[in-house]
Amino acid sequence: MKNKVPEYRKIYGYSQDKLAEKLGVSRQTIISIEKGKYNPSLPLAMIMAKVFETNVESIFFLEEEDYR
Amino acid sequence: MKNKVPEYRKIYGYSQDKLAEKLGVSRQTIISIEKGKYNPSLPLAMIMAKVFETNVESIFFLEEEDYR
DNA sequence: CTTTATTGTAAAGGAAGCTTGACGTAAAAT
DNA sequence: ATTTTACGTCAAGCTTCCTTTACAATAAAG
Repeated sequence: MKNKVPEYRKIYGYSQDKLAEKLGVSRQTIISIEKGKYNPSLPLAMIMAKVFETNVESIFFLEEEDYR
Repeated sequence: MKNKVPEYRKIYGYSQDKLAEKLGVSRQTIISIEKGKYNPSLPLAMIMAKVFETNVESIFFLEEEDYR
């Protein structure tokens, strides 16, 4: 699954640290999500969408590998 | 987190079993999500939205408890 | 040059998502 | 009356998400 978290984060001028704080998660979580190490939980993805004033599908993108 | 999975599922005339098959997960997973036992993963939520021809935010709804 | 800010890696452990299998109940179909 | 369909519970076990802690690299700022 690809994502545009870094792009949205930069638009809002947030560091990974600040975004983590805003979302109530650790900085590691942000790094891992941005790097594609794993996907955020659904609530975290939805809170992100809210913070970035958009919807989940504008930030996260399904790929082949996501279908089983 | 609340959801309208049962509503969408019935609109499409799917049993839990058939929906599970369409999504590539077990029936238990559908039951647990519908009953609010736990949240789907982000990719599963997005695949659901696709199957139901809508977006994630129309099926799943953040609540107070989702913010930490 | 030293400090500070930002991004990154690694690893261990806890919490949440998902699977499989077995079993129970109720309603509809034959 | 028996079978089938649909929904549900419980439990064990694996995988994925997320946390914390510690350490490293780079670049910009003082």
